Amino acid sequence: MAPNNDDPFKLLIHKLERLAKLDEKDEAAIRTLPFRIVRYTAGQHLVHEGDRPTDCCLLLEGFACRYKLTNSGARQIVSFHMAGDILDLQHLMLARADHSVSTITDAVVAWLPAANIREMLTRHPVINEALWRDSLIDASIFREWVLNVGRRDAKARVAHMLCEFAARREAAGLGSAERFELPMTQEQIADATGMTPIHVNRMLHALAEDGVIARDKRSVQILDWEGMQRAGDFRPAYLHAAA
Amino acid sequence: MAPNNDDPFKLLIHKLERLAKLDEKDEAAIRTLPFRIVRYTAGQHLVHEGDRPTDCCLLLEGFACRYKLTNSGARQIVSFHMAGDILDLQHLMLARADHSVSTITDAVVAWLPAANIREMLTRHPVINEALWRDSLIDASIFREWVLNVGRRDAKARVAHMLCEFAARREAAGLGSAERFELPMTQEQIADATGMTPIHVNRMLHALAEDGVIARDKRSVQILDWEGMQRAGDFRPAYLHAAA
DNA sequence: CGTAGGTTTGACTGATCTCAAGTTTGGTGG
DNA sequence: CCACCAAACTTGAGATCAGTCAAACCTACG
Repeated sequence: MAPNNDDPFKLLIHKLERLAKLDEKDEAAIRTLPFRIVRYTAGQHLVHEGDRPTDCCLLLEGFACRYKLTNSGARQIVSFHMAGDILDLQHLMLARADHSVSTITDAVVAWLPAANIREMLTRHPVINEALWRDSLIDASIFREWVLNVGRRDAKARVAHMLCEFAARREAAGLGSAERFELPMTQEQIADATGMTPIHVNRMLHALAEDGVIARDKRSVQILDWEGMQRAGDFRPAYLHAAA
Repeated sequence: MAPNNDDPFKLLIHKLERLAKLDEKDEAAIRTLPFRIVRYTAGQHLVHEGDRPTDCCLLLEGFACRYKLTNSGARQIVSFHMAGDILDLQHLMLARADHSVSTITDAVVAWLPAANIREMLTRHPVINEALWRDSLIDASIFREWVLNVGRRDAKARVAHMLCEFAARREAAGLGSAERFELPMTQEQIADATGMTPIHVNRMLHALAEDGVIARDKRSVQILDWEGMQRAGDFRPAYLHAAA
């Protein structure tokens, strides 16, 4: 696969353009940010809870997640991320990481110094607006996850997670929502939905039996998008995708 | 109780000063924002999911919550709020409300036109920073709630919710964390923790039997703050209270 | 006082977890 | 190219935490 090294900001700018009206100067400001490209294998940590990060990481390729641990060691994934996402925008403004970030597949990341981004924000109000909006959408997704984990039953939780993944993937321009390869293991789906991997497995089988999805290894085909949305109680408004 | 009408911005400025170094001009800019004071009784709605709000609401007195509903009508409270909190800062930047806001006690609210706030942000970078930081802390709390609801057992969930309420209340200067009056019903605690009110009731009794709290009607006394934090797996770093 | 909303208690049910084996898959080294 | 290994997935059976249903019991307020 071709690394995005030649244009690391392509997907990010694509996303921010949907969030605010960037002009050429704004775009140029983003493109002149200093950065450092690092490649990671699956399962490596980019940020540890408690760190004081000085850089923000922009995911160029692959998939990542953010998670927290209980004192007893149980893990809760709080978000999944894909190419074009900034994984820890909060470190622009918050000193200490309140959660960890790790890759879930092999990945390529561009590290951007937070100080440079902050300085850019003061001179480019439209970028300020776009990034703020991006972080507010992040927060909206967290709220939906509280609802998902708090009030939906197991089958709906898994279905909702799949719907969100498909919808975001498509919105980010990474491929169709009809059929895709899941980057995460069933254990990671379990950690994201507050379940055990065993029950995730059963619910995936149940969704297939219901005829809304077909699976082959990690690849998922959504056979009935209407039915799948119903199964997952998925209404995409919270993604704020429509401007 | 004396309404905060005489200085509606007092608690907000107090909070923002801990988030960024406001100077006198910044403070003056906040104080000259136009506003409209409205009084509400318990259980009234300030924002409905799907609305396109043009104003942001600043809570001056009383308590409020934000919540979402599943299609089947189950409610999940995603946050509790107290005097000094802006309840829907996201409407500065996001057109449609992705959740509802309602009072849980009698309350006084100042409505601030979002356009005026946005205009203020462009001229006062420090306020921009403070409000952004506030919304990032909001997001951090949502992440902790995903963890709470997803990976803690019933007793810990209730204990965590109480710890957070006590800690935020104290940090906001609204009184001691040792003893306080709960503004919310057990049904609302249930909706916040993803439980049934019946089980919330049992867990409150269990915490009292464990000797970490004492209750009398809605008033709660924390007898053993260490033990209570242990019971709730509560580590306050996610509140980002220390600058 | 009567009423409605909130809280408490008990008995039963059930969704999801736990424990325990297998089976499949994908990567690695010979 | 094949054999092996670890990780991921799958399946079954039994246990349990939390939900459901039902009924009192407070208590604040009109």
